[in-house]
Amino acid sequence: SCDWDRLRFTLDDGLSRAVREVFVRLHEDGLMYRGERLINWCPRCLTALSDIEVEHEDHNGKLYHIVYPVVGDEAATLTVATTRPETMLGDTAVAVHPDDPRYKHLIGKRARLPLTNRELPIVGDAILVNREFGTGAVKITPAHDFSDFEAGERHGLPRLAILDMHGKLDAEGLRTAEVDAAVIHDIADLPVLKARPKVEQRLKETGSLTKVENHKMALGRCYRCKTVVEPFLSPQWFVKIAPLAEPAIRAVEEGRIRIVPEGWVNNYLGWMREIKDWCVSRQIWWGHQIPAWYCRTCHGSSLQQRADGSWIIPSDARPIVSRTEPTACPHCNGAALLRDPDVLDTWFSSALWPFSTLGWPDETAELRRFYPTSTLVTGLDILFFWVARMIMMGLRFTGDVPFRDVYIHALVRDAEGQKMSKSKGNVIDPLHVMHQYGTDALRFTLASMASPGRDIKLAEERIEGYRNFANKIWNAARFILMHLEGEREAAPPSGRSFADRWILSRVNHAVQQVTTSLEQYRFDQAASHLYHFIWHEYCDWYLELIKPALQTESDEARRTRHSLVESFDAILRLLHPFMPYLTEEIWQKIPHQGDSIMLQPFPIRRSDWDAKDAETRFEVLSKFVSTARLGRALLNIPPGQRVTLYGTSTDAEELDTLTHLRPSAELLSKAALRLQPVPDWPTERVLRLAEERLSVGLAVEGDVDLNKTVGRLAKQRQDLAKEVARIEAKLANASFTSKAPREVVAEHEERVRSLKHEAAILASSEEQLSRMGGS
RNA sequence: AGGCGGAUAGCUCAGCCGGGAGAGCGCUGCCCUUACAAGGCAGAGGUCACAGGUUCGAUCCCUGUUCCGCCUACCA
Repeated sequence: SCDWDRLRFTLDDGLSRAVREVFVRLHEDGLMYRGERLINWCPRCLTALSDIEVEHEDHNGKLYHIVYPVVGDEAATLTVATTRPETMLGDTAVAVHPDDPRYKHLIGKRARLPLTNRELPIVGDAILVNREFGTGAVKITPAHDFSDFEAGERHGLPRLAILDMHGKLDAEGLRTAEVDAAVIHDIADLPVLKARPKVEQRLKETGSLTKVENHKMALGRCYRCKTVVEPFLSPQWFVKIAPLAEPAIRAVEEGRIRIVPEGWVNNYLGWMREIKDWCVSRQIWWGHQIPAWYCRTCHGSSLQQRADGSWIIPSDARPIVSRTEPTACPHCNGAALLRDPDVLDTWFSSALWPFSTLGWPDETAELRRFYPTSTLVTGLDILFFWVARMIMMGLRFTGDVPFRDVYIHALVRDAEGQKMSKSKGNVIDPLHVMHQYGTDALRFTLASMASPGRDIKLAEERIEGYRNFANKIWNAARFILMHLEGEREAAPPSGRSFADRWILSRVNHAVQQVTTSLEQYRFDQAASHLYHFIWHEYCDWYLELIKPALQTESDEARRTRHSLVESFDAILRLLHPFMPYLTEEIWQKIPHQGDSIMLQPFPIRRSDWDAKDAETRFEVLSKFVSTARLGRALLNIPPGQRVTLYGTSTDAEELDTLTHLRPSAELLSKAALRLQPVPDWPTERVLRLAEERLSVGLAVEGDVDLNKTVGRLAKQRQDLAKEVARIEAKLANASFTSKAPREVVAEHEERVRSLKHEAAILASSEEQLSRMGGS
């Protein structure tokens, strides 16, 4: 009851214009043709279906073995196996493998088709026939099976359609196929599943059915109505694809288009090399209507109208393809024209997207400026359906690739690794996740899990972890805002404190790492760099280091506040693509210029922020503090309790650093630090620890249970000894020292030295502590 | 069936142009130290699926096997 035509896109918008233009040009170039080909057909929706619109599902079917007598050789028979006995009525040949000793002498003879009055040629076909499967003989039904259709083309076989568009046995077709009248009477107008048992019965009666066995197979169903699809011979529009595919293959082979990750290149090339002509017509209501008309005068009664008012246009009808609606037939000048009722496959207009959106076919400024685009981001599932077609159409109609890079992102799967689908009901609702953990947390999670070539199993713990990260940043922002009340003073980096110079240098480093990762489409690496830098360098160390300065009203405090704003602003801009909401919210609150962080430039490395010396000194400081904290943990001293520390290093520069950074070292280890050579340390009640060239002593005060401490020291010493033994064994191996690169050998030797140093100090301190613990 | 990918800490995953095994979550111990307990500090935990091969040396390279996942084709 719908007006078939009125549901079409009829607006004269740019996209429709581009679609018509492309259609007409392809037709003019002989690449757009009408033909009668097998397509996946939904007998209920009465439309062609593309591959993506067919859902496959496992099905327990049956395999029927049917005997075909060989003509002129009463002793010989051929037994074929089929899952669809009803289609045997449309057979036009039987195939065997040309090298199969059982059958090859039969090639060229004829077989009699049961239940009909026909004889079939026996052909040899190495492509269709798998000698191992079934009986090694295959029936060929070109009108109802894809492989058979192609085999039919190879052998020039006729196509006998015995099913109509509704998937019912067609009386007219059956008569053409010379099926026995009684059989026709049985099955005419029955749907396939009802006709099958009747055919089975008839075959039994004639003794043609020798065996029925269970057989697992896959059934295709229409994605809309779940009806089993039927390979169906019908008039459709096709695009001749080889001349389009060839340049698209070259573009990727020659690197004019880069597919990231590279692993998918072979998939793309393999698919493109085997691509078949593209059926672009669809018998559905929505879509761009095909710009073709037919003259009713010329074609007369060959144009038939169905009961629902739609038209059937035979494949040999002569279309008038035109950019605008024609008023008269160019042959007979008749004015009675009928527009093709079909619409185009949705991927047809999608394929034009990169240039149709920019005003093509007009030579617009936008087209010149934005075509080709830099990167197309998409999922693997539409690499072929969309991306490949954009490449083909782009190359054909603009002469240039539509984009330089194609980034294939991961697919998010459920916790079991299954693809999410509405019909399976395993869809994770992003709105729900966003409500629970925050949009930025979800976004950051997806970025962090986007390792190339691997799908994402969405795990809630990960999202929760990044929710905590967002929270950490929020708290850092609170801290910063709390301490920005005083004045700020700009100073050249060289005039700033150690902590400021260090963090600016580390910001540079982070900028570099994140930028490099992004350029390589390594969103996971970029996210991980950001996470680690912000949490474990900026928050854990920098914000702690500057706390004393912020308490004062000094030049240092004013400069520190300035550095704080500078560094935090850079960090927010760096993080903004990953956590847009949080960063905007915070950025608006800190001192800033401009309306939105979205409009700020992405940070770039500033050479004046580089401070290699500060970074080196920081390494020493953090090594010292960590060792001191380990000592605290060993002695079970609460973090709040002040302790006395002794420190020194066998390295002069390290010692110098400790001397300069003593206040910071004392702050972070909550201690009074005495920098003295080891011999000057008290001989009693000191826990001695070592980290490479560094030695740290911790005064033991009060009553402490040292047994646990001694036990842990012993275990550490044993681990060290094992490691030393392993490396020394390697160094004792002559072929290692002679064949390994010199740096590697030197590195091993250095490691042994420093491990032995650590072990020696542990041993002495273990010995001391056991004496103390014993008292 | 063919193609591709995976198998690393209890879980989710990094690492792998060959030389000391990592993160997050979970777990253990100590801490509510005025940004943050959705936190801080420290720690335990792994014959890097299995079997061969190449190499001075293999989680990493090669071959094979097993298991898992995905894509394609569907087997008459």
